Amino acid sequence: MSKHIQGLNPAQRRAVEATAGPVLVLAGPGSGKTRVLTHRIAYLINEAGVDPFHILAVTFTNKAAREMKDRLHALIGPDAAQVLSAGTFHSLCARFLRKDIVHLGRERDFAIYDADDQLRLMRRVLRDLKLDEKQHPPRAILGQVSSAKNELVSPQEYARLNRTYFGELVTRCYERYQALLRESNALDFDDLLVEMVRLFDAHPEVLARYQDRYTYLLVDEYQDTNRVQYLLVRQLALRHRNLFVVGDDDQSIYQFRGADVRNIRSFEVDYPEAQVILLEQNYRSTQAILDTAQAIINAGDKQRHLKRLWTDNDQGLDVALYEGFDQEAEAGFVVDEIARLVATGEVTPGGCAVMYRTNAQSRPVEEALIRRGLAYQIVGGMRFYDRKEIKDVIAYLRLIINPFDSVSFSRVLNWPGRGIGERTEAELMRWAMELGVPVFQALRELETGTIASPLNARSTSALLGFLALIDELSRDWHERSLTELMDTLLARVGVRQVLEQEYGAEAAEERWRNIEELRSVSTEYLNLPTEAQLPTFLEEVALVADVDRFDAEADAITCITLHQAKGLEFPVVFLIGLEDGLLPHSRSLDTRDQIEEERRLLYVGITRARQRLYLCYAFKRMQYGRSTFSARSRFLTDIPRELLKQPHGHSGMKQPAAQTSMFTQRSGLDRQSDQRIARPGQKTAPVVIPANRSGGKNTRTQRPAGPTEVSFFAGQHVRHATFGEGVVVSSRLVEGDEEVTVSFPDRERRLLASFARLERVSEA
DNA sequence: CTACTGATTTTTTTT
DNA sequence: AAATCAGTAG
Repeated sequence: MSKHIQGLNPAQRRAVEATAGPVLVLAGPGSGKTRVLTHRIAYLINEAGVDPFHILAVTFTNKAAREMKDRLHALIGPDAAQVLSAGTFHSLCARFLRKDIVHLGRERDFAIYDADDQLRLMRRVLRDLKLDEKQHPPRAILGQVSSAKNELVSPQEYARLNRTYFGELVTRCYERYQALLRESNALDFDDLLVEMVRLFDAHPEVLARYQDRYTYLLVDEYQDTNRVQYLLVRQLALRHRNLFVVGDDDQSIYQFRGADVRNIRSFEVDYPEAQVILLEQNYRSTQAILDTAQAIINAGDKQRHLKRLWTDNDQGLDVALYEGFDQEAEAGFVVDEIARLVATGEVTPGGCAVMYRTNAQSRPVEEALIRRGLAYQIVGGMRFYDRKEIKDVIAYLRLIINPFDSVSFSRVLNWPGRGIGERTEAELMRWAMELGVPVFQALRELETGTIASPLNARSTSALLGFLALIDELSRDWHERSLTELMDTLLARVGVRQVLEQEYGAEAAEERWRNIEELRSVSTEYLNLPTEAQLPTFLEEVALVADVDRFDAEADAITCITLHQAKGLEFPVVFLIGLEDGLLPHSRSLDTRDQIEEERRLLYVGITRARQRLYLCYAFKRMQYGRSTFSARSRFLTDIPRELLKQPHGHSGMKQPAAQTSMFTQRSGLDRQSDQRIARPGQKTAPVVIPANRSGGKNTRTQRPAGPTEVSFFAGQHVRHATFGEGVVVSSRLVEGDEEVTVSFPDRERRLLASFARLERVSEA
């Protein structure tokens, strides 16, 4: 038996060895689809005699592409793996366009605008069109423009389809936005795909070249493709029809950004001769986990491709359900539990993952992990390349190869401060508009001095200073190495000093370390020809996702959003924040489709777990600095109670709500009153006032779990910023905090000491 | 033009 | 709680 099919089940083998032509693989979670994809490639090369040069594999993340190539080293040899093309839609298109965008009459060294750049550009659009940002949020308009582009709808078509006031407005913004992108010689994320499709449409000879190069096309996570990606796949595959797509409509979680699950559901219509292969055996999870997952997904939408998942694995442990008093208790539970499992040797930290709906939820977990001294990595939140100082330096680098990049231009025009304020910049832009040239061109005119400018001498000299700097940095960049360019830039701009001046010596230190890390990344490009180093570097900076930086080898606990967790697996998984309003998220309750997507998100989370799964939620949660109370996620109701068990050795709540039966649905209001009523007898204990409870600034990492003794006692006079002066009636400890009951002039109130900033007036 | 301060708003998820 | 914004003093 050849090594590509070793250890594969019959269905997997059929997929791997499928004959040429369209193939749809409907693969449940944990069914080994990544393996199938990889082995299919190996099979094509080793058995079907396909030259790796002719294979194109599209993955969902760059990391997945890298891993696939690594695995292929063993199967087809490093040289063949090197030749193979693999990457995300975006990175592949960027690479193709770099080569062929000239056919659209555009220059090759285009900039790639990420979400932040897009927003800045849209803000400028609104300013240019004299629209009020407050009244017309740039984000909303950008969202419209982005979905229009993903549907391949031009501004003209958009106008036709949206004959409303808002539609009219968006159309004007859309047009101006595209004009500015063009003027900046930039493509935004959506454009990378749109322009590719347009190029193939307008130039069949170019398309034919790609079709003949890539005779075998493989696409992973096909359920998450949007309209443009669908068209792109069709364009490329239509000639040879060797299209192999893998996906699972139950794991479709990106409809919010335009993914169209119909792409996978109608594959057999698009390609009638397609072979369809179902992968239904799950190799990843215990029976208990799989049952839980099935319960969730089966309770949802019935429109899906039906799969009957099964596993040979053991029943395993019951899925644990945990209710915490608040997010700190929840995080504490998670961390205690991990520590316990690690201590018993059942799992290493690297085998544990904490998953949540929103990035903000990582905070309490991170704090608890720090307190415990456990190694962890947080995937997501702020991207490394999104840090301000990094983006600023990158903006200079972008200007070196493309001075027309107006977003980068505005970004560093006055960074570091060189006396070019808002007014001067606006004046320069107005003048550029008047002349009908890009802003950078206007600056050039200012230098030449042939056209009278409206700028005063002071501004003019500041602007020319900036121009001279850019010219100096860009000189001979083709011949200079990336590291050299960066060093000159850092020295010439005086980045380190600028940071010190901006943030103070201490905070500047950390930011400077980030810059140093950026510099060290740049050394990875030195083996390329000098003229390719900077463009390649910038392209990767724009396109690497967070999950691309996730290190599966590090023996550290992984904290990750449910979205980013797709495609990963861990022996032990904690899903936290399973509350209505968080999952399903309050912003996704408008339509049934949205709620169903939230359900699938939970399904994805559950199916990441191999051995142990914990479902956690909190009774009380801090949001926007206020306490909110919410009911546990409605999806939990769909899990038969016999599948769930409360974790051993942890009485979930020390608070009254612990008395709440695990399976009785209660409203948030009920719970609130619970807390009011069930108060233990009021104690007036003598106190030792702890070191410093209020107003301490270092509350993030050093602080112990909470006060261990009360610091207020009956009879004490205190002052509250809003309620005025009052007398303490009683004080007691509640989970991680101190609850003080104070009699104010109007009435008695109960306050949390960590919050209320009570000032002691006298010690009674 | 810059720097500070008080007010307002914010969190959904991301290639 | 944190970040961004608007307004004002220097």
